[in-house]
Amino acid sequence: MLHFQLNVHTGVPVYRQLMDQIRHYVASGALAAGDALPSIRELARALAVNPTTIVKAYGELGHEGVIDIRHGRGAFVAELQPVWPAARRRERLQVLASQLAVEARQMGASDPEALDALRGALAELNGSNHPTPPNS
Amino acid sequence: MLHFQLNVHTGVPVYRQLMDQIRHYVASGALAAGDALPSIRELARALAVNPTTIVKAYGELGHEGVIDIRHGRGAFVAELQPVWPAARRRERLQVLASQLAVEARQMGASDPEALDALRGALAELNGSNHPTPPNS
Amino acid sequence: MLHFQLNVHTGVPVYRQLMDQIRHYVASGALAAGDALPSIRELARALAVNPTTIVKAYGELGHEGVIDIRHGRGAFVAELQPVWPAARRRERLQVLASQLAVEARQMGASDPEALDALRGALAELNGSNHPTPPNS
Amino acid sequence: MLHFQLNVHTGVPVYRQLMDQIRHYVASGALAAGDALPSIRELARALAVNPTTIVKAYGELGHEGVIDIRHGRGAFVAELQPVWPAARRRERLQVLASQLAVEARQMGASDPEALDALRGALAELNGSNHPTPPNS
DNA sequence: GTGGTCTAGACCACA
DNA sequence: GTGGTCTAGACCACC
Repeated sequence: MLHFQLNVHTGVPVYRQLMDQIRHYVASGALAAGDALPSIRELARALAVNPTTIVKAYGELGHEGVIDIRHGRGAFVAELQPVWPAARRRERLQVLASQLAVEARQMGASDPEALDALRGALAELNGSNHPTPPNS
Repeated sequence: MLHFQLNVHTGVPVYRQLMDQIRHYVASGALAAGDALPSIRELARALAVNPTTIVKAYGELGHEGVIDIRHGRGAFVAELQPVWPAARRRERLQVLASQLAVEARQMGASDPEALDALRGALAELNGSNHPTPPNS
Repeated sequence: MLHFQLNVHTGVPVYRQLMDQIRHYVASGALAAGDALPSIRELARALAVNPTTIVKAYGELGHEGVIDIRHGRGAFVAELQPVWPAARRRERLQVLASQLAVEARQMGASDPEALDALRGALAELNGSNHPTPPNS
Repeated sequence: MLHFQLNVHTGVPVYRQLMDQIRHYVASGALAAGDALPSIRELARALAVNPTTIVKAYGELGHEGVIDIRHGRGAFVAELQPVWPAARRRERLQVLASQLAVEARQMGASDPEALDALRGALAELNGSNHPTPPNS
């Protein structure tokens, strides 16, 4: 079963942490298209948070197209993961990469150190269990 | 003169955008150790934001050790940029890299696309005006 | 034979989609007064949905006077389609038209674009006696 | 000042009714780009609903790009109203028009009656810059 | 059983 | 002052 790790002290909203971790599971293939997510009440009980918090996380992911919410049935990983247009993708990647680069510099990390961290993170998504096609 | 670009549509708090951009200037060497930052009132006027917003940004950066705030004198880029211990650095880099990797995947970006974005961001920091030795 | 097209991704309840499509068949004449509708069990099997969902759809349509449900016999298109008094009709049309108009505006559609869409939909009801599955 | 009309008995969620009416005001020009919306608390008090209900309505409209929410400042009509690509627009218009056409038929309304209703609704959006309370 | 909406009220973050 | 998040608990709609 899935495992979630919430930290209330980071300032990052709980529902956002949840979204990030579900996104991670989907990106890594640990959650494959069509897989059912835990029910709202079940997950709320397991994580000791209010059900409405889960509702918000699931709702946002539903809006994003990452998961598919079916009233009365449950929530499922979407069959077609959304693909952004190349232009918007590049734009967004630039922002994220710049943030990483600046913060790495600020910490005194070298360029290879930063690049290796990213290589590791990508490998971790590729490496594991389920058929995530190595997209180039 | 420094130039700041605030965007109110992103949802990112103004004080955070300010911090990011100052950090960027410091990381790229455009702001060198000892350089003075604009005064709070001056910057607030120029950016048409509430002075308390600048206060908050400067305060946080001071807390991080990126800048020195000298009461009655102004704010200056810190002489010694903080260097994190390798272990914490690696930990933090992993978090950032994982976020970038997951979001890249989610957008349908390939691994090289993500790595190139980071290379570009690092190069941009190296490239500019002031001599920051390209630490490999 | 009638053809129904259910889409679970729209957020529109299944029973509502069913009602809409049956209404469409009746309005277009593909289903004429007195025609029998598929049995609940048969339709539930064909569409792979829960029989109670069909029950709900048929029940609501029966309540509206669109179909007649005869216990032990089945469901049939009502002989006399209900005709609303002109005043209530106008009122209801205004609501629907306003919704269409506002949403059209919001999408950036021109007035002729909206009117043409409605003309097309009306023509489609007039034109065919045989089912092309409505996508609404 | 704006006027909102909520009806709890329709089955349409309150936050959706609010969204529809705000959309109506924006589409008609009664709310122009840059205009401030009522604050969440103020509107909640005026409509006697829970603030979180307003939060949800505003949040969704923010996601849609209809309004612009600025933390600590308030909510404002977006400067650039989103324009859908023509293909998606046509698709969506077809669905809405089909619903209107079918329901008009069902009520016993003639084609001109339906078209006139739409013309009226469009004219109402064009004509006035002053609020005529939306009936949706 | 499932998800969706709403309330009352607390506390935090932003400008 | 503004909006954002979370809780506890109720009730409804869907399948």
